[in-house]
Amino acid sequence: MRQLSQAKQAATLRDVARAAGVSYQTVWRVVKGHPHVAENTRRRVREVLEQLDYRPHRAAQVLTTGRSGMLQLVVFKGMYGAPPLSALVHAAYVHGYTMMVTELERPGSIEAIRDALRESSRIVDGMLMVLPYPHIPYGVLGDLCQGRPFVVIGTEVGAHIPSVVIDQAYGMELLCHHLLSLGHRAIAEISGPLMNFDARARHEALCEQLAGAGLSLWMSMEGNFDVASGYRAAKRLLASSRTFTALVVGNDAMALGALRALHEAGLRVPEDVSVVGFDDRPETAYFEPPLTTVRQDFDALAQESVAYLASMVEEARVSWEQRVLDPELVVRQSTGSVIAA
Amino acid sequence: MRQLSQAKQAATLRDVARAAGVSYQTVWRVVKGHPHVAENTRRRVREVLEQLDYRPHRAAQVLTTGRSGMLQLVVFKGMYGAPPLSALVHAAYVHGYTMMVTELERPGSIEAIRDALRESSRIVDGMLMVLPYPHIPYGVLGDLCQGRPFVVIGTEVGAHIPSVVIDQAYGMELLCHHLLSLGHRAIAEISGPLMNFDARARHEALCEQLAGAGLSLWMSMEGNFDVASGYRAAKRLLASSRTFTALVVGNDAMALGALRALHEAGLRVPEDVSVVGFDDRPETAYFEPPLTTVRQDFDALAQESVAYLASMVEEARVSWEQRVLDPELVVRQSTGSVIAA
DNA sequence: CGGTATATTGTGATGGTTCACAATTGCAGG
DNA sequence: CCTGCAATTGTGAACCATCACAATATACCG
Repeated sequence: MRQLSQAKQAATLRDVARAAGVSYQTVWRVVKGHPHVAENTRRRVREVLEQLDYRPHRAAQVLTTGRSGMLQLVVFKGMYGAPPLSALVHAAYVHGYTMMVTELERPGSIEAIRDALRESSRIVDGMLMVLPYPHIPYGVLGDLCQGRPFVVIGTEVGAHIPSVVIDQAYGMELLCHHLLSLGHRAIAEISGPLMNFDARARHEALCEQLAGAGLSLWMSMEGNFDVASGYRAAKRLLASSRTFTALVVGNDAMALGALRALHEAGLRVPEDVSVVGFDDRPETAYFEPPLTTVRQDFDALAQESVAYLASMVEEARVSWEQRVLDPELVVRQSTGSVIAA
Repeated sequence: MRQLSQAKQAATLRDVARAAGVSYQTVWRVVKGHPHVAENTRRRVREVLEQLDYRPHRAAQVLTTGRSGMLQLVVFKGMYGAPPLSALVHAAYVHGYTMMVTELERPGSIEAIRDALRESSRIVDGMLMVLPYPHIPYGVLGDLCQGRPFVVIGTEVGAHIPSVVIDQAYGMELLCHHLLSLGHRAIAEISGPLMNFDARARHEALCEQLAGAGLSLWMSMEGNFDVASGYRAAKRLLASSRTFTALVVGNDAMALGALRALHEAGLRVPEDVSVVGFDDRPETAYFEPPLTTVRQDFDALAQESVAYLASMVEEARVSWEQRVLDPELVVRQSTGSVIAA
């Protein structure tokens, strides 16, 4: 078995300086492309630089400049309804940052967050937090971040903290118009966990829209955003009532579970029941039947969040605001008009 | 609009020392819990520590100790068939490390990887690479990592580098036994991209197993692991032949697409065609019909990879080996016996 | 050729933690 | 009262890049 080869001690500015017969300052100027270096000195230093494969030690740079080029992403394990990690990581990459990801255990006490931020607060330029539950008073967030720039994703609409959210209520409005225009009057719901801001916003918007049409929810079940819970909720729903014509599900994953339960109960979609979801992940178009849903552009959300955070890092005085993105209705084959009873 | 509050200068060892009227060394000993500190000195220092909310500056620690408690994860954008980022990030968390994630553009030239590793090579304790394509000669990998510990995920079975893989051939063997025992003889395939080690291993194992039973592939299409490609491949497959009784699909996502295509063609699963996938993501059990598939335990893969890397970081002399995990057959309702023709 | 301006190069100190070693204190024994 | 020993506390230097400033060298002017 081969062993790890010795880590060859990486070259420092002084090593390069010694080898090139100049001072470390001169080398530094060459590295940074500063003026006031004679052309042939510059050439010689460049050669040595290349030869010794010099690259600056990030830790030392952080120590002197206070900048690391790293952003910290704080998320909770098993969190649905948020942009996928990869979208956020990639957005950071596009903006020239590296993402440090801290994934905490589910419930997410203040202490857990505090520790996560303390650990690294001085080595990251800013933090991105996915906080879809109301467990952190906004007041303490700033303190936790020690005055470093931060942006929150997936929080309450209207929160007065730097944040980027998707307008859930608007998405639900689109969905309701669609269903109502198809003639649906008996509308049931499987919501996401109502502790979750997005889930609650969708639920409340649904109630409000129905009220606006002189209707109210036929029945509502609470799920937890994952497939299995959608399946179970639909089972329970069917056990108590089969008279609804449309089912609004809190996200696509639960909708898949619900479709399965409806199928097992011998109900056809959309002939017997129309089903709609929320999110529009890539698979959604291939469900049985392809699902009518609301697209949340998670890439755009990730881009916008990182762009906002980056601007705070780089420009220092950026105002605290909430940026809102609009979702979009995607009509597929899981919804149809109500057949006259 | 509120502005970012001033970043209050964080306290250093010397600040604490000054406030407590002792030397920084004494404070350091208290912080590190070392002996040789008088009990009441210790108490006083502890108080000041608390009061000034001291916490060590990671960058300075890295500079002196050469350890950062960070691991770097290098992945490529839009890569399927690898453990989800969150599993890897969480595994790192469990082992006491923070994960820095670098997500490179798709094809992944050596230069891109080199740059990613150079950037941060001295600030991370080790690196985890997801390299499912044969674009990097193993010889240069060690060089790229500058002698730092690294572990590769999703590479070739049998590669002589520190790596953790799932035994794809074994998984396919289980699947084939299952299909053959159900009486299938006309078996078609939609493979993953054959550039990908896992996809190729599955494909080759399938051919081999069939050959062992005196059969050969009815037909094979190459997909790219995502839903849409599974749908397209199944369409093409159906256009040229409808006489196969089983369809082996390279992963669950493509299987979903294939199920949809089969359904649109009026074929019933499993009555007309049995379909199997690979991966067993949570949704798979709710497909229409629930999919027979091979479970790859990505959490275990992530755990094992990080554990291996952590042991290299902490013990320095760990042998280079490949650790292999076994997948598991999960039989659901998408497979059935061949009805006598 | 002295003198100033400019280009080029070098020195010293800083950031915060860590470690080896030196200095101080307290107390018992001689 | 002083030596010896341990317990306690302090100093200096190292890690490496950065920046302000000082020190040369070269060019140009009168």
